[in-house]
This record gives sequence, C-alpha cells and structure tokens, in this order.
Amino acid sequence: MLSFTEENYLKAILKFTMESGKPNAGTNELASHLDVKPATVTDMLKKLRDKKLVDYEKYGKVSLTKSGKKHATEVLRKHRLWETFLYEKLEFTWDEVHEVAEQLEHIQSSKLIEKLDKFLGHPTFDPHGDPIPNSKGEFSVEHKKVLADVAVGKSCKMVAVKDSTTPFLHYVMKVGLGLSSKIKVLALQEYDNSLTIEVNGTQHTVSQKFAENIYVV
Amino acid sequence: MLSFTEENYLKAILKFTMESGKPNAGTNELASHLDVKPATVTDMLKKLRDKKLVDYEKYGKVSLTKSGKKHATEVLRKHRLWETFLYEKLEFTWDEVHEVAEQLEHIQSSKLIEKLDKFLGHPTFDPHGDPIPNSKGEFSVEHKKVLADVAVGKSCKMVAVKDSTTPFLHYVMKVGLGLSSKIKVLALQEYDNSLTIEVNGTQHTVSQKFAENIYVV
DNA sequence: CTAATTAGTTAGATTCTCCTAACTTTAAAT
DNA sequence: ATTTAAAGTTAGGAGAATCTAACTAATTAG
Repeated sequence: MLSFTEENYLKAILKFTMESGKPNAGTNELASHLDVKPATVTDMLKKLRDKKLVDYEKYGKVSLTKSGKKHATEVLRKHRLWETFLYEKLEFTWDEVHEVAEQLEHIQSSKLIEKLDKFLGHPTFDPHGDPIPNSKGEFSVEHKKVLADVAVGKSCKMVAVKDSTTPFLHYVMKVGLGLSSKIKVLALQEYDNSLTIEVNGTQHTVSQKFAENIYVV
Repeated sequence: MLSFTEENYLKAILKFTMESGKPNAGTNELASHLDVKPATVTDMLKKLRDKKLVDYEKYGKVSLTKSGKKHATEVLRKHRLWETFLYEKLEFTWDEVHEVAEQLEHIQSSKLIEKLDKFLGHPTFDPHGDPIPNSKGEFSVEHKKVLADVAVGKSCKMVAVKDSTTPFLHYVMKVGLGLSSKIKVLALQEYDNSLTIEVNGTQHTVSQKFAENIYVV
C-alpha cells in the first residue's frame, strides 16, 4: 500500500512526462511541481526505486516502471472521476474541483471508484476536458485542435482547457466561456495573432496565448 | 488545521462518551478504541490539551472542550453523511460503508460537506440508523425503543442498529433484516428471553442480546 | 577546454505518530 | 491498612517526510 505522498510523487512524474512530452523527469522539475525541495525529491526517488516503481540512478533522470505507471494512472483516474462528481453532482464550479479532488484521489477502495464511475455514467473526460483513463488504465484519445487553429469566419465548440490554473479558469469564465460554449471566430489580428471571437452574442478579443489554451471541436 | 490523527482522537473521545454515557474517558479505554498503546494516547492528550481541545490532567480522565466537541461532531457528521452517500447512491452494503467513510471523513472542504448534505436531501439518520448532526452540530433525537421491548403479538419496523460491528451486521442480514424491515414478535421464551419473530413471512428465533441491538419504531 | 552555472546529492536536524520498557499513581481486595 | 492489580506516565527510540547547508557532478558559455 502506497502512502499519500508516494502517490503524489508518482502522479507528478506521470503528469510531467505527459505534459512535457519528454520520456523522463528531473529532480528540480519534480521539486517545483510538488512544491518541495530537491533534496526531498532525491530521498523519495530512492525509496520509490527500492519499491520498483521508478527507474532512476544517481544524477540521472526518472521514469516510471510499468508498476509505477499503473499506480500513477489509477490516481489520475480517481482524481478526474472525483472532479467530474464534484462538478456534475455537487454543483462545484470549474476552478473549485481540483483542490478537493487532490484529497479525494487518495481514498483507498477499488469498489468505491468503480461504483463512482458507474454512478457518473462512465465519463471519458473530466470538467477540464482532460481524458479519464478507464479501469484498465487506457486513455481516451486526446483533443488536438485548439481555438488558435480555427479559421476566421468558422465556428467551434469548446471542449476542454489546456491550462487549468485558477487565474486562467477565472479569465475563461469572465469571457463567458464554459464547456460546450459555442465560439465564432470573427477576426485575426496579424500583428500579434490575437483573435476577436463571439460568445453568446458578445464580442471579445483574446490573446494568442489564451486561444492556444482552449481546446475545441 | 487538525491532522487526521488528531481528528480520530477527538472522534474517539466523543464516541466513547456518547456510547458509555460517562462524561469522560480513560487512557486505556481510548487506546483500545483507537488500536494504539496507552503511552501513545498520553502523548496525544498532552498535545490536544495544549491546543485547548480537551480538558485533561495527569492521571485524570479526559473530556472534550467546547472547541474539541465542535471539531469531533463535525467529523462524525462527515462520517455519517459519507456513509449515507455510499449506501444510497453507490449501492454499498451496510457493512461496507464504515471502512471507506473512515477515510472520507477527513476530507477538508466545508463546501463539499454542505453540498453533499444537500445532494442527499439533508438526511437525519445514517444507514446504521445513527443520527447525523446538522451543520450547527445538533443531533436528531436518538432512537430509544429496541426489539427486545416489543410485546408479544405486536409488530414494529426496524430503523437502526445499536451494534454496528461487521459480524453483527452480517447476522442481521442473514436473518433477512434491513432498514425498514417489518418485524412481528410471535413469542418470548421465558427461560432466556429469546424471541421468535417473523420477517418477510419467515420465522426466526433470536437471542435477547440480538434483540437489544435492533432499534425499532 | 577551462570556468561558471545549473542540477543533483549527502549529511544532519526537525516534527509527527507510534512503539517498548520501566516506573508511578490510583483503585481494589483481603 | 497494607498489598496487589490496574491504569497511567515517562524516557528513549524508530520510521516517514520534510528542511538547510554544504558538497559534487553535469552542462553550458566564452
């Protein structure tokens, strides 16, 4: 049985490698992700290596073993199912779900998570649009298209966000956007690639950076 | 912010005093309740006293302060709401809910618990029939009548259990009883006060001990 | 290719929860 | 009332997760 902390380290390694595209992570990168000091990470990596959850050697990069990946994926699955529960059943807002799910993801009960999955109707994406791995650890296909890729004049529907930090989510909501919002791209400013879009009949101008963090179909 | 462990000690003191009727608890009693050694309890009591959560002095009994009682009641409220959720929404059985609720009761989020309460329709009793304190910490009136008190020939409805250990709950289920089961008392054996009852058309004979652990109306 | 910078490690300390073993106080029994 | 048993405490220690400060290895820039 893994401790909360061990689970968090495994999850951090999984998230880092998935988000960065790199096959492995460094001590400092993990330290800042987990908000601890590098020395602490080194200690934990040794422990996880002894438990055969990560491949790691002194001064080298870390990656998950098969067993470590299985554990990490399971934690991610729990996290995203709980986020879905909070959003869909308990009327939490978008930006509130993460913090509570960080706690709920560590509850140990395989029955609980399978029942919750069933209760929610086996969702494949969480409220941020991130894919929820199934009970075998398989991910649904990732969203690829981003608001910045939509041609002028075309319409699209928002399905997810790439950045899920609180400030960004607040900004998204302020612009009137949410999951399933319909967006029409009215104009593209050549100078800085900012976009003028229409949401619910209101016009907004958003930066390229913003538009690259909104997934659409 | 209290740790999981501190919360468990406060809850144990509350449960002990409620169940025993006594106004305070001893070190050994708590130790066996919490499954730790008495020395460990002594350490923790000093810590809780420093935090003004319990009234305690060397070689004396422990009781909760106002603040300690508030915390303990809150934990109990969370525990029982989660049990209700697991039983009513996720199809857990009676004897499975406790273990998982032991973990869920420590999740920190006042919003979560108020939303959960609303989602469940503000229940006043959990699946074991124990009262759920409301958000102000007030308990619903306790059930008083027990199967052993029902007169021969009379019928009643089961609303709760006094003993909620797994073996007892299994036995209860085996007899075909559950919450809201209708029970008719057919006969009383003078010799050992055992009762012959009818449940769903089937007759069973149960001991006095059993009958004293079933709450009815 | 050296020098400087960045990344990573080690050693030693701290806090938390828990333990054992030995001791002390309180309560019970004769 | 003295002895014995039960209840409770203290001291010292262990493992987990964290820190700081000092060190070492790897990488990058000139």
